[in-house]
Amino acid sequence: MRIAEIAALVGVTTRAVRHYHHLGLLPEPARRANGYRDYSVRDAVLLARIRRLTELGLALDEVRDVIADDAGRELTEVLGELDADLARQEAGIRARRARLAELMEDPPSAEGPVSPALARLLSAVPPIDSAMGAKDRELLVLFDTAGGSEQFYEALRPLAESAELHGLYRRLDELADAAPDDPRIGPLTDALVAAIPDEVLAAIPQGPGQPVVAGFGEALIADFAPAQAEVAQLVMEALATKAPTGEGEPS
Amino acid sequence: MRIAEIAALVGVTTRAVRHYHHLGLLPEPARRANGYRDYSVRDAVLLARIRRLTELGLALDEVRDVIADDAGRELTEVLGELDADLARQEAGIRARRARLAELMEDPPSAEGPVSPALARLLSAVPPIDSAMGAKDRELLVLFDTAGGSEQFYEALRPLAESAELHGLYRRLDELADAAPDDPRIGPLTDALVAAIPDEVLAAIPQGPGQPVVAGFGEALIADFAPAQAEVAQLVMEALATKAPTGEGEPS
DNA sequence: GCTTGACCTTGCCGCGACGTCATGGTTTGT
DNA sequence: ACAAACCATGACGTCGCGGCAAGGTCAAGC
Repeated sequence: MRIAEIAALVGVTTRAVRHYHHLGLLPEPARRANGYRDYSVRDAVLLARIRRLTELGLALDEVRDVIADDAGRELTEVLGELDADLARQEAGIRARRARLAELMEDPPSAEGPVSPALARLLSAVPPIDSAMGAKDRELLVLFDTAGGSEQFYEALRPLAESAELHGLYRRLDELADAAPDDPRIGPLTDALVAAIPDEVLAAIPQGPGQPVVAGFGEALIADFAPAQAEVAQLVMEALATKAPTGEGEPS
Repeated sequence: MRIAEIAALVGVTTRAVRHYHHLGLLPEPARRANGYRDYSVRDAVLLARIRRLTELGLALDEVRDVIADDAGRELTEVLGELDADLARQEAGIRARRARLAELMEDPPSAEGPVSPALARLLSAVPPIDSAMGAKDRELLVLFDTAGGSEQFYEALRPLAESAELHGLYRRLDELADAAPDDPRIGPLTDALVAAIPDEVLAAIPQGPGQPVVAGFGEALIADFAPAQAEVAQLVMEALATKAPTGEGEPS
């Protein structure tokens, strides 16, 4: 047989056959006068063995091991590992499909897929008509990607729905072009600190050894306009003294 | 933030971040005076989006498509395809796990894993004490790899168990060193043809357009000693006239 | 001031199981 | 005689980074 014939007989491509030759899995057969490989039935049997093993999902070097020491012991051993590996893959796929199903239920937000817990919070509170509010949503999504916390979202919900906070956000918006010593900064800081109840502070996650990520605070400040950065700084300091565990929160 | 910081914040490696830059998924941020990349919170939000999408199993160019046209339509579409793809993978894995379970039940033969139907036949008929018998088993395994046929195995079973056939195989063995005009060829051919019942002929699969694979017959003949090849040739011719659909069979 | 160690930069090879040219010789059929 | 269909070798592409090389930079401790 020529290479296309044995390949068709066993059900693989000619490229695969040559690949097996290259790896030494299948011995090179005798050549005809013109240089063509000339396969025997024995070669077909060997090739078929390789195909059955690869179809089970064995890697080619595992196939090599199995056909090398022809005891059946190695085979069952490899098959055991393989089954465990497939079980893990199956579990992974099922988990992702479950997440997909959750996402497809209600249309994903423009931010892309987030955890269902955060999705509930975001859909319960329609986009606040505020630049700071939009930034806040982004930060929540970021926080969600880095782990998230369902309890925190629950604690945040009444706060997010309060008309008072919406008003404070609009006052923050007005500071977009203000100087860092604007007289509105002091009162607004006090109002913000007062508006955040203790339950929210208590629900902030953050283990003791994990005070956000290094550099994040600076980047957060740099993201604000000067006067807004000032407010954020003051609010965080005030909250830190109010609750000793606190270090900052996504808003 | 520097690259290690944003990577830690979002939960990816610095290598991945640079990779996304290279692919254009994430815009290159401004550089500090020393050449270090300087990331903002906005970059973290973008990076987090990428991470969420890749964790769902999206390929990176699909991620690029999704974040490019920011309408949510493309996303749900890609998610649909992805779910279908995952469903296929899951089915494939389950099928392979099922085959693995079958194989692990009774220890696999030395030939490696074969279909359960053939495994039943082979284990019901312990290895025939004959060189031709061993070759026959190889051919059956080969046939099994190329599709197999449960009905054929069933039809073959009584034949494989018959003491008469075992005797004939030993007579074939004796022709290993005989000349192609040995006087034992004629009677042995007749006996073989007579020993194969019509049910076996009827069970030979092979659709009309698929007369084995080109070149296989020649390779099969070449695999035998001269006198044995002669017998095989004659038997196949006789069977072809006996049943018009027949063209050859694994023995 | 010097070293140490932990960062940062660009760039290229490796992985796994082949698919896909590219380039050229051989055989077969009309 | 020429096209179609084989065969050969060899090299690059896939996908999502990991790992390494060969440096430059920076903060801290001696």
